[in-house]
Amino acid sequence: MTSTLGFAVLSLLARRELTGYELAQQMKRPVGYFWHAHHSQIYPELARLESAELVRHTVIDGAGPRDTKRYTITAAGMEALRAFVASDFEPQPVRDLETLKIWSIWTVDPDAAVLLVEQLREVHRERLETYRRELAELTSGGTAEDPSHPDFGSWLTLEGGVRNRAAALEWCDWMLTQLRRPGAVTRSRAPDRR
Amino acid sequence: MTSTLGFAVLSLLARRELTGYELAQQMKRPVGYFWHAHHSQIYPELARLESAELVRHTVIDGAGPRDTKRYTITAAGMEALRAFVASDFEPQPVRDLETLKIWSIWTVDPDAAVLLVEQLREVHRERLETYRRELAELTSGGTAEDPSHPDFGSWLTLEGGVRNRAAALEWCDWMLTQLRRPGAVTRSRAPDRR
DNA sequence: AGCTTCATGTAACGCGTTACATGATTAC
DNA sequence: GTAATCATGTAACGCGTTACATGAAGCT
Repeated sequence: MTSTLGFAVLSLLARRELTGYELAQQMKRPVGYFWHAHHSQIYPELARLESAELVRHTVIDGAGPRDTKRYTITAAGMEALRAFVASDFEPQPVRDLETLKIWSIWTVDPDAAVLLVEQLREVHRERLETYRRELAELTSGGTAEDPSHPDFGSWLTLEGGVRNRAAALEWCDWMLTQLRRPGAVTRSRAPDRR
Repeated sequence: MTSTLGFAVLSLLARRELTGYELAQQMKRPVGYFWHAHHSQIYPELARLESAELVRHTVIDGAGPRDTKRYTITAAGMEALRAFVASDFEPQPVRDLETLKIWSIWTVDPDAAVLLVEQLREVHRERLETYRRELAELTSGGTAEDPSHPDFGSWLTLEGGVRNRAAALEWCDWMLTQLRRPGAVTRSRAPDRR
């Protein structure tokens, strides 16, 4: 009944109360690493969740031309989130542009291919660094190892992110060795060895 | 101008001619590992690509009530695909339900948490096996190491898939040790030690 | 006789993106 | 003064999902 966006919102509100604006900001960092949404989606979604009594709001002081609303998750909302987390995995449809590009890398010349992989490598490298920084910050708190603390979820997620990006980096390096392998540059199409 | 779906279709047609029906089938395996689309999207997309002269069709014999059409990529289509592959990476919006669930794992009891991770582990394990099988099949051909051959793209992609899933499997095992760690089961909420 | 595969298309609906709209306060 | 931040909302549009539609050939 509740949409996936609804669960993303509940996941955030389960950790602490937030305004719609703050929710939209959180969708950039750190939640943005695995979930993204615009404010134009969030405000109507909050209204839907409220009519289903999964969240509740109180009006607080704020700078905007309209009332600033602070949202809290209800007991029913917490229960809905728990049920969602415990529910069976249904494979999600994937649409991965990066892999699509690599899959079609044979269509471009070797220089462009190297550039492509180097760009990809840089994206993964930067993200790996970010995750490592956040992980160090998180584990210094001491709350991460308590399985009933929100930080436990952040810990597992960040650790997964680090492992994932480290593997991706190694993959990029491996691809670069394949692209630079002697003989790889000389292509069947380019008869420049005569 | 061309949509991401359009490039996914071109990626397939660059490898060989296909009917719309075959394209929809390919979106399950192997392309379905990183791209997914329904036939109801594909048929209109083919029409759009054709009006942009990136693909072309000829009518062939077929079993359906309408004409069966075999689509071929044009030179312009190949050029558009090449330009797309060589274009800069723009970070795609992510929506990862699996990570969202792990991020909220602290909301459920330890048994449910272990079950969740075990399910996730199984998904990754199965996918890893599939990738390994396909990789073995592919590398036995001898064409995979030629950077201008379509199999080169498949090779890099599958290798990435294997590395990615192997890392994910290890991550799941690590999470299970964290969840089964002595002290992890005894939670602050459950005062059963008195 | 009924299910699956081949083979293409349209239609309704929902989710996601981009743009429009408002207006106060703080920083440069 | 002008831009950014805070703070909420609506509207138009496009992409993706689900369902409807048609009909032959082959399998159980």
